[in-house]
Amino acid sequence: MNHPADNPKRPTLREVASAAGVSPMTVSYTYSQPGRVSAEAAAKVRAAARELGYPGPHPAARGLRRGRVGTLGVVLGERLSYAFDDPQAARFLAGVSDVCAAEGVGLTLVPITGAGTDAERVAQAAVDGFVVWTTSDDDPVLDAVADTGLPAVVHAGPHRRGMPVIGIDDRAAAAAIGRIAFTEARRPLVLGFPLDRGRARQLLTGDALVDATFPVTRHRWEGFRDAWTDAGRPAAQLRLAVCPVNRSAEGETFALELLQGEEPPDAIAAMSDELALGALRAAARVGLRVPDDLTLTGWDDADAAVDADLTTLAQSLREQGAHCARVALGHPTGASARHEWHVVTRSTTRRPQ
Amino acid sequence: MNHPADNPKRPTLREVASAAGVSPMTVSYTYSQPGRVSAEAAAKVRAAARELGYPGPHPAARGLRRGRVGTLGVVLGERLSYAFDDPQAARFLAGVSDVCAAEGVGLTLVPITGAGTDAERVAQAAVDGFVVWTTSDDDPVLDAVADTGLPAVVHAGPHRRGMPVIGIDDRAAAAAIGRIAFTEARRPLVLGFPLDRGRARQLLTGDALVDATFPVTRHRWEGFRDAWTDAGRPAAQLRLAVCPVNRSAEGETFALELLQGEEPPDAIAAMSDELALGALRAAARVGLRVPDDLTLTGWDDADAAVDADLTTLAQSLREQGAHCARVALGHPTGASARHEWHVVTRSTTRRPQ
DNA sequence: GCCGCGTTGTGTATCGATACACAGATAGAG
DNA sequence: CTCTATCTGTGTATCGATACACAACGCGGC
Repeated sequence: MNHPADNPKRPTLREVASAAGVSPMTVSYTYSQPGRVSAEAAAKVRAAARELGYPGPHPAARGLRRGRVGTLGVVLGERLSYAFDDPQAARFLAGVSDVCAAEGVGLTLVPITGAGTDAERVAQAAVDGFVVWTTSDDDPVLDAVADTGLPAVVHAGPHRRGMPVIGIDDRAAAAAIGRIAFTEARRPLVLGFPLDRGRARQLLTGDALVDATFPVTRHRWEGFRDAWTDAGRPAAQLRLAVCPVNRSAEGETFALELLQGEEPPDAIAAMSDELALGALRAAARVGLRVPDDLTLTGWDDADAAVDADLTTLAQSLREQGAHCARVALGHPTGASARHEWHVVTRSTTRRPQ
Repeated sequence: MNHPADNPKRPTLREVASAAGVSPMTVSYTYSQPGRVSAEAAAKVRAAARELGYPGPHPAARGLRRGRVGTLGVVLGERLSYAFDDPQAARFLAGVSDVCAAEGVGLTLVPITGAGTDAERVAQAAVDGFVVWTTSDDDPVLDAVADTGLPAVVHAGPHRRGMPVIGIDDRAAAAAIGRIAFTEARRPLVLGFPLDRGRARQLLTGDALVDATFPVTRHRWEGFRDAWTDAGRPAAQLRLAVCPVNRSAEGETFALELLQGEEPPDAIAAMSDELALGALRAAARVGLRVPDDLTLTGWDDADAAVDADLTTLAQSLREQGAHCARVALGHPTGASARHEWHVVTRSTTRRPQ
């Protein structure tokens, strides 16, 4: 009459109950509240379950009745494999997964593709809460998440009603490291993330209207520009090289092109360590000395930044991920939504005079 | 009377139906088979849904009734954040997620911690199939996966009834690259993965009984040993340095220790590019020339191996991940279970005479 | 001997949705 | 004008489990 795709038919709790000679509730309690049943009843149930090959309560049925499924949803606002391609996302997700493991909940990556069906996929995800990795202001997935009514957190932005934002003050941080990166600079460059979902590769100048819908890109750019203009320099001198994806090869290519161009930058502030390390390789290829000919800063203080002795902005994406997970799981947390950051000065920038 | 933790109460399909003045089935069809309802009925339903803030069918309820939830489970047999810490696992998972995105299914990482509750967590995961990342022969979660009766695939091993194994022929591959790595070697070393779940750091010699429960470690070790003994050399000369985790820092530390020790190796075959690159750094610190003083091989042909011009064994973990995902999702697939591999000879080994 | 309490087993009523079969309406065919 | 085929809406019967309330039982206290 109907045929849910369970082949061969999986035994049910009720069948275990009658095989064990107890009521269904006794079986249920054996799995969910072992203290609630006597030792001998539990033994009978376990034996019958083993006999029938009963793997335990059906997750979907349990989830329906209990109202939670024991899984945290993560939305990346990007194609799914982004999670494993972008080192920043990976660090963040490591923090999310730390908490999930500790709480014993699964971590579901929602399959975003950029197609129109993404909202449906969010709505159909069987999860207890959502963590949204920083995305664009106009990402329709954000509304889909909000519509579920589940607890949800956004990392770094954008803001939405009912969804706390967890991250650092990107603008202030960018201004702080920008001041160091651009000391004595004459042709400063920001090596940055995409402006919007279009992810176009482009080169902009500071006086152009930079209309980034990715809040992280926008805030960091504004901070870098603050650093430059607060020093009394004209905004038009500052350029922004937009890399479509956050990979060192991307940074290397773009940096190389500019370093070999008409007005080679003498200071590069990157929005990630990956882009900065790419620029570092480009500098080496061109034969530039760092920091003498070119100063360079990264962002995140990843392991690779330590190895390369890169001046960078230290933040812990892992901690932010953990924090997001705790909040999305409804965990009471006293910690503030604004995380710490600080500038780590190493050998790719000059000592202040 | 009962209170599933849905606060505030989420509207149900039935409520939408009565608000729209249609039957529940019409609403259901509107979401699951839009072609099944007339345009005007669909419009009424959509309007009522928007009015009430109905986010679409409840995933757990739908999953229960339909018999599938639209999610693929991934078991790592390791603490959860391993997925984002180990580059090999990340490459594999990128392939898994490629397929999940294309199929529109979610990707759930099952929270394994090593504690005794792991089997329960597998049983309680609301998924339609499992992909198991290579683990130890005695890993109890393998049985838990098998018990669910869901389609399941194991990457690289171990074998279990009903669960196909997808990967390469590790022993043959190791023998092939081992022959290159150990050409003219006198003190060969294998820089390898843990033997078992204990993940002890240790140094073994080839004549000792190496009792590895991780099949990948075992097979590759056997292959490297084949390469050495087939050349007529005594097994006792070959050593195995076991690194607890697959990180370059780990390989660097262990390699440095040995290179500065009594019998410094003059050929190192590593089980991953990460470990090999660590050893490369160690060699540089000791002042050894590669390949003149030390030959070195990696495994995977990751981006970093290309950059470092490292001789390595090329395989595509990403493709293997994709293949695993397709099979676990019940997709018919003609591809064989044995994937391709080949040796890529670069500058860290000597040209054959 | 009665009462209150803790332990343990069970019946009932859902959780929210969908597969299926059936019925009325509409339309085209002969 | 009748008959069959297509389109569209609805009622029924589950999917598999759990929250809750209640009942049976044993036991110590007075």
